Amino acid sequence: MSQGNKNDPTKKRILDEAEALFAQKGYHAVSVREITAAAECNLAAINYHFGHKKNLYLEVFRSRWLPRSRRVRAHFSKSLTSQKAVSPKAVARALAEAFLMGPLSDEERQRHHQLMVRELGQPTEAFEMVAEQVLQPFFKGLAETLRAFMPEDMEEERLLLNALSMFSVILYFSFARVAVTRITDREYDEQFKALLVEQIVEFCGKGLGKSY
Amino acid sequence: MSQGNKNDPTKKRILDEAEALFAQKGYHAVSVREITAAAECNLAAINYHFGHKKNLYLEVFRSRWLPRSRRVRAHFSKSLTSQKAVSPKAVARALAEAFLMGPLSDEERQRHHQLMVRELGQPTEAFEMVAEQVLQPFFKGLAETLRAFMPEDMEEERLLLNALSMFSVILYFSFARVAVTRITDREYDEQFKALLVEQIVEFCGKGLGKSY
DNA sequence: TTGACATTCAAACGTATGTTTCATATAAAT
DNA sequence: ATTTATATGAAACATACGTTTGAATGTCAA
Repeated sequence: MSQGNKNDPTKKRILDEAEALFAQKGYHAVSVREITAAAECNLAAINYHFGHKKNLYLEVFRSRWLPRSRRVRAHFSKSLTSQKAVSPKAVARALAEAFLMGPLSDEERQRHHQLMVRELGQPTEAFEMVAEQVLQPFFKGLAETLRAFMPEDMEEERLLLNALSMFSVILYFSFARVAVTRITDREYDEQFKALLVEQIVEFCGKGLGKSY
Repeated sequence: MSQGNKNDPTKKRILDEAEALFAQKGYHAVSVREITAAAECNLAAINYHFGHKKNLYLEVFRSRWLPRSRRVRAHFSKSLTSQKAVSPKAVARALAEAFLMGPLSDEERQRHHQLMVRELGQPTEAFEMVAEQVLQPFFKGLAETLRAFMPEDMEEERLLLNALSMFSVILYFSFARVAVTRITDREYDEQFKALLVEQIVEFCGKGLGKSY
């Protein structure tokens, strides 16, 4: 798995492999033996370094997922502020690029979104962390950004729903690869991802814009 | 769980409870003992009626998920054909209503979409069935419907991507209840669901429309 | 009443699970 | 050199798992 970095300290290797496996197969489908085998360490190492399995899962979110989330958000903010005129399409593009191409490797991105969707579907303790430290502030901020070009009297609630709508499209195209591949008959190569970004910019750009 | 219909035959009770549990917690997080306890039957009943656990999961899709999917699609088709002028918003509304209010009970809908997202995230044998019998024909059909009001020269690929985009918003608002609730601070009552439909119609309607 | 069939049941099977134990190794501090 | 703290190792623990077994029920035609 990953790169078998036998140089890395055990604790790091465990986190790496645990994250990959949890994302890929879900918490219950992964055994601690599977993780320690992938991390090439002793069975007891997990309980030594993390106490128990559940806490390892939480630690994956604490020390891996959250920081990565911040990186993505930073990327998004930066490409937004580097523009003068803030338009619907500009926001959609910045968002789509941050989440679909952005600062993460393809593998990282897949893991990241899979872990997220798992928590969305059946929240565990980790969800509390994610919601509080990432989702809430991110969508509040995004809603504020949208206010710039949306009708002045639009309530915050509607702004939030627009932010969520835009996000949902991006998340779907990243998460539901298998289905998208199956339906469009296209692989997720760079060319197709660029096309996806264009699609998202078009669709969400118009979706956020005025109706005529 | 559900309604404890001790009158129903064992096989049906098992399917009912298995579907609810698989949707709620995922395949690996549910034990056959948990299912038989919920279905109030003997442990061996699952292996007697379905052979083994994996096949029960598949049977849930075969005999429950697929038919329900057809019901939703029928509802959508019907409310589409009952209109004269096919507009972006009309399609978005028919779709949003079919998936968010439509012919399913709230409980059914939640199960339905959770099972679906699970298969999207990590396809099992069931995905083959779902893709072939539902996803492919549905999105092909939806793309054809869109053609009516989209630029004539638009390739099928782009039509499909638009169909997928629209669908992703709907799926998200149905699937990610916890997050939506958390972020908007609103419960999923009838009023809020109506608001969601309006949001989707607005957003996707414009997203599908011409850009000016 | 008999026999054949379908279904349910309690009990057990073998294996996999998360976790613990305790002995050993490594290396820095005294 | 001895102690101390940190980390790894092999083995075992108790429990939970999916599945199988074979006896006990019920059902209904012959």
